[in-house]
Amino acid sequence: MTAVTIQCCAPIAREPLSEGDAADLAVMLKAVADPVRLRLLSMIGSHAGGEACVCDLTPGFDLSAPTISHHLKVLRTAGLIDSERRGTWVYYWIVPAAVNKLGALFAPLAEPAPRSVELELTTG
Amino acid sequence: MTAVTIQCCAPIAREPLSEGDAADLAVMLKAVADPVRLRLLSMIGSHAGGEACVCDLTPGFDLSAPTISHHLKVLRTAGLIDSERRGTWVYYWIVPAAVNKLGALFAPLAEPAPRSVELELTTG
DNA sequence: TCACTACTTCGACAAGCTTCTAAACAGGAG
DNA sequence: CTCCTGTTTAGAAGCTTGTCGAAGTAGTGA
Repeated sequence: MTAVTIQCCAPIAREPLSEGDAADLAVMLKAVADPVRLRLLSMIGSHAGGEACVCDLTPGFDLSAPTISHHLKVLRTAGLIDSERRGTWVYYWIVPAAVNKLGALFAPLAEPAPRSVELELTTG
Repeated sequence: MTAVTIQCCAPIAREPLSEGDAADLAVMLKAVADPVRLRLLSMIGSHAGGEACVCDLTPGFDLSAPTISHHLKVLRTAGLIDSERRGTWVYYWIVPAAVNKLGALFAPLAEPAPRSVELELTTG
């Protein structure tokens, strides 16, 4: 599991997404499209050392341990985080490439004039 | 409609998201976490002139017109697109600020993983 | 070996989402 | 005005998701 294609697509407004790419990206986006998982991801990413054990995360929520575990699994299946057991505890950390892929998808668009034909985008 | 708080949060791995911010962002992310809506968004954004009418979008899908309309409404409610009727047709265009907000959330992370984990996902 | 702690899997249920058909609404043409 | 086309709304069927309690697995230590 956790099969992730790291390089994928042009920014969303550059060219139409193929059906396959869209399905692929939707899996990853579904994973982050949840308040709990979004917070989990940011808690893991901003935790000292770049990783956090489940025991660090659980207290931040009014949810049962199985539910937290479920959300972590969703994030891991989507390839956004990875984990390892070290002794008693299981540690999670962000997979930067996966997050970067989402960032690239929503690459900056020209701010003004949505309707006056100003679609000039920078490449990077 | 389309009330969107444009400025919101630090990149996901910078600091823990507040409950409120996470809920806010999840709404927007849910909107794009669907293959159809993702393709709609990219078709609109990449269409000549930066806007597209429903009649441009519908032929690209094996879905009924009401279904397309529903998805467009979800995107519009989330503030990602806006629309205007011009005569017979309704035109849609992307709201750059909203897309940029998502891009900022997934701002580039340092590539090297905290634990020497590259993009090797060995589960199990 | 046994007990204890940390975490995950299982099974179930309520809530939500995607999709459809049918019907309503808005504009343009005859 | 009446009909036709383009688009949205309404209501319902079927699948997916978020959540829980109970049970299972993994590691630590007496």
